[in-house]
Amino acid sequence: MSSETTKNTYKAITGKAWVNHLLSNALSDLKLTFHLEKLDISIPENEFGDFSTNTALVLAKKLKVSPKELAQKIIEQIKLGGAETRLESIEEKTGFINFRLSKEFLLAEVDKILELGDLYGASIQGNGEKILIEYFQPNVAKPLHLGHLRTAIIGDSLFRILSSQGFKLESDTHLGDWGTQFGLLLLAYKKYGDMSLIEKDPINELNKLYVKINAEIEKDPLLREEGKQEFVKLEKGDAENRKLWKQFRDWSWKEYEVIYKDLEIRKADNDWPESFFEDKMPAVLNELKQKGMLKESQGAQIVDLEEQGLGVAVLVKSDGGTTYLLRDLATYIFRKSQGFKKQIYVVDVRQSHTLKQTFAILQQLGHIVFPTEAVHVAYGFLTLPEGAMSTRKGTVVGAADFIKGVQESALKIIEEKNPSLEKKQEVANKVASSALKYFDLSHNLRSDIVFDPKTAISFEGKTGPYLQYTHARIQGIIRKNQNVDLPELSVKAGIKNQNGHNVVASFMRPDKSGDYNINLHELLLMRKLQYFPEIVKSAAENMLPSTIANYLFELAQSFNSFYQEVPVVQEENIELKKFRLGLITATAQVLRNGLYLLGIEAPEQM
RNA sequence: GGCCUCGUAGCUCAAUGGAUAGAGCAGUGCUCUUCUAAGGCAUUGAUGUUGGUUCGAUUCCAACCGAGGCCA
Repeated sequence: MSSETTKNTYKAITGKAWVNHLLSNALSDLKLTFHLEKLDISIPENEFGDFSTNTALVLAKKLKVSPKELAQKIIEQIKLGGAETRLESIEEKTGFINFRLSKEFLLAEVDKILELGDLYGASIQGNGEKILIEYFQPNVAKPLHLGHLRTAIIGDSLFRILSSQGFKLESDTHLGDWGTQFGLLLLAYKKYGDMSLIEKDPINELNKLYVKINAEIEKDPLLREEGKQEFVKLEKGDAENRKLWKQFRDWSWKEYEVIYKDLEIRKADNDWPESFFEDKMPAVLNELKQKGMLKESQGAQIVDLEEQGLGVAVLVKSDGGTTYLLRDLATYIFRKSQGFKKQIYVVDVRQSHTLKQTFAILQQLGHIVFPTEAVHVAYGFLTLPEGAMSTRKGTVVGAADFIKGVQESALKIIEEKNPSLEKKQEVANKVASSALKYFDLSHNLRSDIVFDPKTAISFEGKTGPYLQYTHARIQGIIRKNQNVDLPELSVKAGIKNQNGHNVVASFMRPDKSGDYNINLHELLLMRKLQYFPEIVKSAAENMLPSTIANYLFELAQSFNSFYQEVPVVQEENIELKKFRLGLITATAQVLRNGLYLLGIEAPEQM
């Protein structure tokens, strides 16, 4: 095998896939595969190895043999196969089998990162399958608060992660722009609205009107009927109401634009708001009727899901009003007709029950065949240190104002630490956005989180700005070396010289002791880097952006230790210097790729 | 009342049956004539309670205690 072929083979496969391959072969040679449901290969503490498997422990139980002996047997079999060249060692410890990748493998991986660039970590596994992801569902004429940011941030990241794995994603906002509340708002506007005030601060003023009308209804319940009539007029296409409604929508979009821009959220590919589904609901009711699923109960039209332990799903209330659930059914059916094989709902955990009902009905109707076709990404509820946000207690934190505050403190820090920086405000906004996003995404999304503004906008420790800072530090070193007279220095610095020879390989010739001349910091950094593709894959499979967020933090830590101890600019051995430049360029690349998947931009300087 | 989450260090969180339960913040002590100190190094500190299943449990099961949510 020529060295070029060897390199290409290295490129084709991740460390984990290689370990998996060795292990499966050995198990099948030993005729043990049959006893195992799944092969579990995990990432252990670094001291044990790069990968580890509990296979011997699991099998030993079934075969009633000693785990240690079985582990030894498996290791021998792997060695017999003679294909463990990419490994430095395979060892048994307390029944686990630990794998350590060879330095050649790690070096080739650095090479691969530099060669693939932005594509490192991407895969074509998804095979272009069309997926719809719904996130950031604001309600027209209602101010956005912190809670709204979670769905936007998480949804945006999942969009990027799944796209990177070869799925064809499209997003939908599913804007809340329909329903009786608009009748009430129209009424309030006509009774108390002051256009000169509203034009200055549309959303907050409209919200005040909405609060006011609800208070008035407490005193005079007849007003509610009047409001309903306004909505009926809107539904029937009344020119004035229609115009106002459109105006409310436009004003709201303006506020959303600010959020999209400040947080660098992708704009939705589709805008299929609730109003869009108004005329699609009767067909759903008909379908349910024809299949005998629709029942009358106390004047309401319901689907009985008691058998599945999901209670009763109300579709049309006794007053004739339709429910969100009915609208959600119409929405799913419509989107499916647009060719989406899967629909992902990024909606907070409080809607679990309703969504379970929705999916159950769709399943009975035959619109969902496999449960994986409709997924609820249920993220935890956000509370403040003093408790849940409450309009009544006045503890609601407005999204736009909050973001502005974070941007201001980021700018202040830049003024202090890097006064000569160009485009300070632009960088400050990126830092602010990363602080907010990383805070959200580094938490396991299933758990409720306490949003302590002090922690959430911190720029120190395990934060987005720490990761950006690490990236900016690397860029600083690379810039300094561009000024140094190194004509062959390119993106692939340290990897190939102008003759196309592999400089790393020559530098990495074993020294007299037979070992490769790589120090511990470099080694730890390389070991961390090679995990990235597997990390992204697992984040996509489990739909957990936190997997990537936590990995990037560890990577940044590895780099910062390296940075502290290992000189690059001052290194006199030119080959060594090039190798280190290659290594840190690869590190910056992986940081950038990972941050991109979280929706975070990495500035060159900060 | 029925159903669903969740209880890990002073605080905010990791750990989707594995090895010595990891981090960050806060605290303490070092570290800027040296590639950005938004950094690095060291150090104090935890699985709500009681049982069970398992070679192995923060993770699975049961009961209890406590917090939150959804549905009438």
